[in-house]
Amino acid sequence: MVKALLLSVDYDGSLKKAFLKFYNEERGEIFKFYDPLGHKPYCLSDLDPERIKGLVEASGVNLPVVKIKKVRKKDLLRDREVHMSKVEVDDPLWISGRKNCLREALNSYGKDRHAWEAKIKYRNNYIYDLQLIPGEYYEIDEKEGIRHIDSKKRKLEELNVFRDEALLDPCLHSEIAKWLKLFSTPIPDIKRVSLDIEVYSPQKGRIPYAEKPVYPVISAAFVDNRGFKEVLILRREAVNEGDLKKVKEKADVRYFDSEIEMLRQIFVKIKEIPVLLTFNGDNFDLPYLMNRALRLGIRKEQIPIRQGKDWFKIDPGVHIDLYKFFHNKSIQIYAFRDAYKNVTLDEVAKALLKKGKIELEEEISVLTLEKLAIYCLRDAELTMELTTFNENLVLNLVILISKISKLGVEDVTRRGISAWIRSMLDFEHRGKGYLIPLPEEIIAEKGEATTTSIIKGKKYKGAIIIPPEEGVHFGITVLDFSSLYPSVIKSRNLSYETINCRHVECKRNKVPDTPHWVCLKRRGLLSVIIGALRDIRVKLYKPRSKDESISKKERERYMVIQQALKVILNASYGVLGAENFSYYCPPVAESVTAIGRHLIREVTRKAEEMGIQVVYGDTDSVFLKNPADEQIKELKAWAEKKLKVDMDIEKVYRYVALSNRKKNYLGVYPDGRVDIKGLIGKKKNTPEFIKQAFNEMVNILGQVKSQKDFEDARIRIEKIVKDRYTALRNRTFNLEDLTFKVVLSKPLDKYIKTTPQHVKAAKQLLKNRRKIGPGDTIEFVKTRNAAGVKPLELAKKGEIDVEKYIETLQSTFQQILDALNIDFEHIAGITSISDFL
DNA sequence: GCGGACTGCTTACCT
DNA sequence: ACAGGTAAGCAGTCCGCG
Repeated sequence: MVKALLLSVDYDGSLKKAFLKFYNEERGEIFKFYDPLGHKPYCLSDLDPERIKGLVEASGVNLPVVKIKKVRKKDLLRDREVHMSKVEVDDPLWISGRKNCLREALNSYGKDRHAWEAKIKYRNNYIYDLQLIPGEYYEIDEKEGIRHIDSKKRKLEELNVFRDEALLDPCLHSEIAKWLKLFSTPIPDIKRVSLDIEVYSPQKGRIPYAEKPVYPVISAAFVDNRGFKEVLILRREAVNEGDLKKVKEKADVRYFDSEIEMLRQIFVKIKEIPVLLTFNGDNFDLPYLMNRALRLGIRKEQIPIRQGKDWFKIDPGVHIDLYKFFHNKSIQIYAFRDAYKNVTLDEVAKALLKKGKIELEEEISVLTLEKLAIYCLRDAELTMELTTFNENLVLNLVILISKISKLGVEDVTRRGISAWIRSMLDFEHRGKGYLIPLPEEIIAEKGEATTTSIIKGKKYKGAIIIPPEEGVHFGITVLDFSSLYPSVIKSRNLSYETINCRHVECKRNKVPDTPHWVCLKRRGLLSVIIGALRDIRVKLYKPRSKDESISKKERERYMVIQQALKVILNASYGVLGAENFSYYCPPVAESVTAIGRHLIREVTRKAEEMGIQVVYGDTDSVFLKNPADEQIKELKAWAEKKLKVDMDIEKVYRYVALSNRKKNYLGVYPDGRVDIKGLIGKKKNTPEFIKQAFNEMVNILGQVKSQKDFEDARIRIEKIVKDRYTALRNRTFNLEDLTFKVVLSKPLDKYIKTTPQHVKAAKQLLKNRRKIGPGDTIEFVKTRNAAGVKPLELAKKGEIDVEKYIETLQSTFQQILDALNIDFEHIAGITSISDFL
């Protein structure tokens, strides 16, 4: 009997069996456990067995149907029991994807769909049927099979911690208890190894191509999370060794004269790795190693790397490509607060580890072996540290998201938030015996959106903004609805089956601002799940992550769980409005925003009725001017009672400067820190020259304590503007400081309708330089030539179009000057722009 | 042929 | 392949103008 952590499930095509990958903590190893139950791939159909057999025969191929069984399911959309045929086949590919597959055969009958649950990957189907939870511990016995370890003692402790929480919604108790059990099991410091390779390239700036591995692998570095580091280096005639002692101080070093031998040693290593970490290993390191080895005549069986459909796999371990994970928008924004903009190892590492790649002055191919080794090692070190920093934050997030989504760790790290949430819901449906609805059924039953968006091309109306009251406002308290949209989904019972339900008596339960209504008879599935997760985050883990009375270690644990929940919850509304989401339900999505609009309007109305001025608000927040503590208390209590949602003080400002622009303000905290939202001076693409001036202004504004301090501040700000203005006029600036940095969002030839300035600059670069593509940041300055721009590296100081920069300076400052009631053009000594024309 | 008013495109931001 | 709303700057178009 072994105790081990489930990391993922996969399918073995040659054995035609599902298998589980377990991590044995004591041995630091992965082992595989093959399905002992004879579980088969299947899908469901509303047709009877005889008809199905007929359709299969008619499909003309030898579809290996194993068995057809009758099963009962609950159809939530129609609120009734249904009898379905469960059609088992021999191989997952025959369910869906292949030509003449079972799904096609079933759907060929008549006009309606007849195949259900046919688009679920077999590895996930297996997880759902057995209700397995990746990230949890299991007892594995070769004879008795696997058993989820319900470590009752620990779990009871966790539940006891929360026992007295009267705050939790009693309707959700059992759902909450279920999730708490998952979150309470500890996550081990899984042994893992990072890998990075370097490949020779004869041309400058040319990146080797994994599909055509014509050049040798010249080094590889392995770093594990137990302190072991190793570099493998290929000796080459034309290259100096350098001082290799310096490398030996940092890692074990192994030299090879034969590349084949080096590759073999790399493979020996990979075979022992439980969890392999790479940065872009799916697109480069692993395919290159595999293809290069094949090209050099190493036999396929000796290479522990396989190209899967969704990723490059290793055997028997698990491969996590961190590039994919950090690329995930939800992770980028909600877990790491947009700390990195471009997903490169250098930028992500600098943002999260405060340490980047080694800067090279020469090409990789001409580095001394010493420098090459150190460079390669650093990449592997960074890759490892991205999972170890902050008490294994990233690894813990991955495991927690696995537990929530029920996807294996390879899927979690490679798929987006909608796949996570879909999987979570599929698992719940399967576990409760509910039929997983087809997307077209949901639309047919519930309809499309009915509201009109403000932005052209969007599907429905979104949030509203309380127009800002222009000026400076002292004593601002920002009150917000905590987790507004998840709260709405919870408190209004929203779910795909409860919106516009079939019961006549529910039609009175209207959603404001829409023609929709919500079921009063049944509790919505999404509402329960999202509601439970919301309560767990808002009521339990978030407050505890800040509770000074418990140990730092415990706080960290609460923090990572609440962060994982935040990622899921923040997207839970969005996916319902995303066409490609398998539970896409526009009426639910637009009901969420409609109720949100209703709530912010109501709370604004109530505040004003109480005599509190609301100077601004956006989606889920209201900026209250000089509210008394008692008033805040009263407003919160009112919201809870009347609106059935929680409100909290999000922040308090000494003062806020508002222009008439929405999503655009500056707030100063009591301690002098400054909060800047949406202002040009904060944007990444703004030239340093402007940003520096803006930051000087921000520093001054941070020191303002009262209305009368503004007089002095005004004078100092005017001086900043004047100085910058003069510098521009006199051309006393660094060219680099005038650079606009704009990211290309698509290939250059895809800009068809217009040619924006950064594209113009990029095209100039193209003429005498290498490839430029999506994701590249284009650096350009505004010049007086016909194009109006030049790439930084081709421009000269004399070509700068000073007027353009004065305009940028003006708009940057005007955003704040508006609030202070100063006009840029009236700042003494500056003549109006138009006078120059 | 030119310029102002307008719309649309693009990027970066906010919730 | 989560959503909609906003600011800003520029590109491109239309229309009026003897």
